[in-house]
Amino acid sequence: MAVTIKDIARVVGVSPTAVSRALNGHRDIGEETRARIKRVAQELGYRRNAIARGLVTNKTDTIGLFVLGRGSTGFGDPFAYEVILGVMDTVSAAGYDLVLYGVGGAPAARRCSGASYVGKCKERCVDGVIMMGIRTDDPQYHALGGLDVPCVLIDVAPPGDGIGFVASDNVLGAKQATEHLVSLGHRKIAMLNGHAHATVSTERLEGYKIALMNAGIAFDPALVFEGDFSKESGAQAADYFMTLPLALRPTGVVAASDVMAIGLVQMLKAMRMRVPEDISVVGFDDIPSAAHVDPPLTTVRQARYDLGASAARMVLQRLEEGRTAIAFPPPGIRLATELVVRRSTAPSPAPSPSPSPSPPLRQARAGSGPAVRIAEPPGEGVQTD
Amino acid sequence: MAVTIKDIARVVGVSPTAVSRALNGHRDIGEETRARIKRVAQELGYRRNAIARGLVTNKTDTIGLFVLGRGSTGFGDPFAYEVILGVMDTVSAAGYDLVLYGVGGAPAARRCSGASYVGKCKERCVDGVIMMGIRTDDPQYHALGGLDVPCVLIDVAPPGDGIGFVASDNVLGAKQATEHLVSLGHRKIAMLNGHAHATVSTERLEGYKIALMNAGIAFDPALVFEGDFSKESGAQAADYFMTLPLALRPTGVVAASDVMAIGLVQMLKAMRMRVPEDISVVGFDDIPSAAHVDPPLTTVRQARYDLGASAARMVLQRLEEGRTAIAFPPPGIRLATELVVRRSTAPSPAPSPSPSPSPPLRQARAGSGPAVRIAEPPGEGVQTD
DNA sequence: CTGTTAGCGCCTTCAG
DNA sequence: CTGAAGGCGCTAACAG
Repeated sequence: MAVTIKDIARVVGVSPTAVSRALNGHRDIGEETRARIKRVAQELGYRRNAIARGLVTNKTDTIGLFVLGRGSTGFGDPFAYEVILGVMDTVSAAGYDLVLYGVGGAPAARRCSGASYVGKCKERCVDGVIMMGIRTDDPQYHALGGLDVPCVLIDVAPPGDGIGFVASDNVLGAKQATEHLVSLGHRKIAMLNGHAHATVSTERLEGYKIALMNAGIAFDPALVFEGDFSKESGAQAADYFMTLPLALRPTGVVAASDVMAIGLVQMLKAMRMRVPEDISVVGFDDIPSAAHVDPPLTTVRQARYDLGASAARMVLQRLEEGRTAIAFPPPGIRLATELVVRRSTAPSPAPSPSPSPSPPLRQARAGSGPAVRIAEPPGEGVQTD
Repeated sequence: MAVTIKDIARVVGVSPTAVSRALNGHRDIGEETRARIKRVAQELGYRRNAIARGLVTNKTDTIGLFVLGRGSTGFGDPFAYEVILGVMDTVSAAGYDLVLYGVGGAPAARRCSGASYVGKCKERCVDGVIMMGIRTDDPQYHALGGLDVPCVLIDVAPPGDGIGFVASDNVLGAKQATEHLVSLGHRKIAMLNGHAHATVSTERLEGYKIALMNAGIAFDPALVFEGDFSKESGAQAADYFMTLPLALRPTGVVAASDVMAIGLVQMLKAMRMRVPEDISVVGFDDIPSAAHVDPPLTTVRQARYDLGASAARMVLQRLEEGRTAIAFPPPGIRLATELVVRRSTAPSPAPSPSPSPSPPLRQARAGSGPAVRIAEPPGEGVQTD
């Protein structure tokens, strides 16, 4: 079978212990012996057995990444991949391997994933865990505290103390989106939110409310439609909004995901509404397709890759701290969002009831702070690498 | 630390062996004892240690998936994710875990990945390997034969006998694309191919040639531009094609990837060419954005998810066979492609030199065989789950 | 049916 | 500087 340190020991004429020491860079071994050992190891094509090593060191150099709720929690296909890449690059740069756990796919897979998340982690002895897309009403959500390795959630508030999180600044993002519409003169601004069991939904609703309040617009629950991050729910929202009494009917919609926004726009167009002339729509995420739909979607960009990279760094850092036991790490990190103005938003068709004159046309920049980007050159949005 | 079978053994009052047997469903254990053991295991929150188990069984229930050459071999971001999902679902349905190895990302990650692919696999003791995106000029390509576990390549011809592969029927795909243009009356049809070190490039070129030959059109090497699957290379191709002498200049282009096709179209438009009126473009892959670009891209769809699922099934099957040693598995699988006709293709502007009358307009179906799909309802192309 | 013995490949004591 | 002993958690032979 595979070459072991014993084989090397035999060839070189030393003990396996010596080989182990030489190969692991311990200093208590003669330079010459080490050199010989290394050479032989090379010649024999030795590869250390990570399994055996893990058994004794109780460390597998492995990080587990759960990609949960595909297609239903905002982590649908267009979103997850870049997050995974961020995790993968960071983790592998630190010498760790990534074990990918997916749940929510094919029925067969789902059946098999009956084992609990923490159970899977413990069995595999991963050194750390990153979870994306877990719902707060997931029965296992609260079990996460039972994990005895570092754990970081992405875009979800942690259920307990020991657990970290990385998320976009969703309050800011929704605020940016809403303020953008306000700046365009919209007063009847609806929200197409995700389901209540995603933390991001709560946060984005809050940002929406804050922006409304700042603009002196009363919050109206009837203008909030709860979708489920799917395109279909976006279409349903169009039905809902457009059958509202005319006095209530929104002229602008803030959506909690691009996918829902796209569904909304498509249905709106099918209903012969013009976007953005009759109604403006802002998305969330800036998925690749956002730049290509008709009209190109104004949206709130999330730093997807960084979301993954930050989560990985946080897990790694906690791992390090576990060894050196320095200080308490920050419980969480918020990543800034960026409003990307494209062409799905325009000045409100109805003159705003305020005494101010007709809304200014080139005021797209009026939003909040610097994180605003106007349109993009042709060729934006398709990721080529 | 964690509960072990010893702990259970002590509590129940049996030997660790008995516990092992009970928990692994061996039949040589009393029903009653087994029940007690299982109950205690449950109560103690026992989770078997996959590491220790793997050490002795020499099986880790783990499949390694390499995602190579991100953004340069056709497996750029828009493509890889679904393949990964296919692998993940299949593998996890069979009770395996997936270790994801990425190479070609951040420089740091690349540095760390100095370890050879086979080396990584051997260290981790994965039971099987799937590789996507490896280039045939990768120095490690030929080393793959040294792997002592089942290995399946995706979209790449295997370097040796023991290695399997799964790929789209690229010859067919390119043939479909080319025939589509032929059926629209085009005679000067160019090919925007990927680099020569991807097997798919060779294959797609062949399909293109075959279709040309079938149509009685002479193959002209000057009409083949070798890109690298990037959008930039698509733009370069536009430059190249449009500076060709007028007599040569193509009225239709078959691209080996959607990303390149999009780059091509964008540059073409920047040069004031109209697509499809002045020039038709067919892509390859059918990435989500393909349906949303302007004009929506006619393209050859690949069954991305199935690519991954099939590869996983093949590895799993070989694993099974290794145990039962039945017959030789098929060395490879080809997945059918499907032409998706959207609006980036139209009848040739120049009347074809053949004696036949002006090209028929509604002959989109004329391609090859049944795998042709005309356009799509609004709402195609954004994957929501 | 159950327990004992042995060892997977490696690393960490502890002696020399 | 080096070797011998012991054990990580588990399972696969063998005995009983």
